[in-house]
Amino acid sequence: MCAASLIWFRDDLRLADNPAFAAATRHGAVLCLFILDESPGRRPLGSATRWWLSRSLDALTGDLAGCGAELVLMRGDPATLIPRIVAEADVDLVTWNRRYEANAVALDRNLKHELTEAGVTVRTFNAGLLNEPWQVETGSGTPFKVFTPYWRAARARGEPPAPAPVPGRFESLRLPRALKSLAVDLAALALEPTAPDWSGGLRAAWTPGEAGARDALGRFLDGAIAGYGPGRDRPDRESTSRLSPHLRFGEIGARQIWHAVRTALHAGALPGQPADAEMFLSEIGWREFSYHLLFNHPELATRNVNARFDAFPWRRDDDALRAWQRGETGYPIVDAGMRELWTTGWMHNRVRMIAASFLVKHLLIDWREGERWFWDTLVDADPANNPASWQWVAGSGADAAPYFRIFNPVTQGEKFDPDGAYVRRWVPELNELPGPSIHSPWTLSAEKLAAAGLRLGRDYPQPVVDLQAGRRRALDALASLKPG
DNA sequence: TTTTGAGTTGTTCGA
DNA sequence: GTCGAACAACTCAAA
Repeated sequence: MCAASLIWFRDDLRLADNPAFAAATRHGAVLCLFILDESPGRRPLGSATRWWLSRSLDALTGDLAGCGAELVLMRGDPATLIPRIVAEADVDLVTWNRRYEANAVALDRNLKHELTEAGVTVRTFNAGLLNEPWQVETGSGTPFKVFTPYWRAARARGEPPAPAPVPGRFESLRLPRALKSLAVDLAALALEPTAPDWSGGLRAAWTPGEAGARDALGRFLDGAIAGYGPGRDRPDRESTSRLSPHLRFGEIGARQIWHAVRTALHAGALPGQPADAEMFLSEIGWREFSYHLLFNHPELATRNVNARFDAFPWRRDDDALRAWQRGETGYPIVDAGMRELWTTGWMHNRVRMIAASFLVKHLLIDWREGERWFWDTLVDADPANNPASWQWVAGSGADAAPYFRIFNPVTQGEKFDPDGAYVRRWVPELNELPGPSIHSPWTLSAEKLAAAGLRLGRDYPQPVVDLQAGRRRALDALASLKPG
C-alpha cells in the first residue's frame, strides 16, 4: 500500500513554516483535516473568533486548492473522529502542531497514545511559539512568575530556527467514500452570524488568512515599527502591528515574525531603531510568557493565580457591567475602546489596559466578567493572552504590579489621545467638544456643552462612577486582602 | 540557606 | 507648570 498521512489543522491555519503540514507532505499522500473541536470540557469559541475562524478556513481552503488539495471540515470530538478517519483512510502517519490548554493537551496525549498503540506513527510539532512553555525554566527548574527574568532566559536560548517555506508539490488524499457523511461544508459549521449579521465592521477591518497575515506584517515593517516604542501607546494612530488575530489562529507564527523583524533590522530597513524592534519583540515575548503561565496554571481563565484574591470583595453590578460592555460609562476613552471592540472585534492595547482597569478597579467588577466579554468579542481572543492579561490588570496574576496602579481614564486619555481623535472616531456624539476637554465632558459648563450640541445624560451618559470615590474604594478593597 | 536587587505599561500631592 | 517623592509589603530569581 502507498504511504498516506493525515495533517490535523488546529490553531495553525497556514502552509508556510507549518512543521506538521510539511512532515505530512514529505511522507505521502496527504489528507488535510480541520475539526471544529466540540470535545467535552473544551471552551467554546467566542462569537468574534468564530467569525474569524470561518474566514480563515475559507482562505486556507483556497490556499490548499492552489496545491491541488482539499481541506476536509468536520465538527465534533476529535478523540472519536480521528481514529475512525485513520482506520478508514488507511493512514499510517498523523501529524499536528501542539496546543497548550490543559484539556487540549490531555486530548492530544490520549489520542497519540491510542493511535500509536494501533501502529500508526504520530508526530507533533511546535508551530506557534518561539519556545514551548516547558523549555524556559529558572535555574532551579521551576516555572517563571515574572516577565523580565522569563524573557531574559528565553532570549538566552538563542535565535529560534529559521522559518520553513511552503512545501513543494505533494500528493493529496481524498476522503474515502465511507467517511463522506462526516464531512460538512463551511456554511454547515454555522460560524458566521446570520440573524442579524453583525459582522460588517469586522469585514471592513480585517483580512483573515495567511496572505492577510503576511500583508499585515509587511505593512507594519514598512511603517509603524519605526517609532514603535512611544508610538504603540497612541490609539489615535495606526501604531501597532494588528497581527494579534492572525497569530491567534496561526496564520502566521512567532518564528516568522521574529525573523522578519531581524532581517529588516539587519538590512537597515528600520532606520536606526533597534530599540523599536526590541520593544516589539518583547510584545511577542509577552505572548510567550502568557503561554508559559497557561501551561503552568491550567485554570488561568477561571482561578486567581494569586490565591489571596479569592477573598477579594468583588461587586456585582449588572447595570454598570452593561454600561461598560456597551461603551456607555461616561468616560470617553473607555467608551471609545469598548465601541471599537464591538465594531471591529479589536481594541488598541493601551485602551485595553484603561478599559480593563476601569472595570476591575473603578467598578470593582470581577476580572472574569471582563475576560468573558473579551473572549466573546475579540477576534484575537486567545486562551493564554486573554486570561493572563486580565489577571495582570486585576493584580491577581503572577507579576509585580504595585497595588496602587489604577489607571485614571482622564489622565490616560489626555496623555495618549491628546487631540481626542480616537475618542471622536468612536464616540462621534462628542465630536464638537473642544480639545482635550473631550476626555472629561462633565467638567464643561452647560453653555459649552450646549455649544457642542450636547446634553449630558441624554446624548452622552453622566459618569457611571466618580473617579475619586472609585479609586478610594478599590484601594480599600485591595488593602482588605490579608498578606499572603 | 541566606541575602539581595528588582519588579511593563500609574497617580497624586506638595514643594 | 514641573518635578520628585510617596504610595505596602511581598515575592521572585539568582548569586
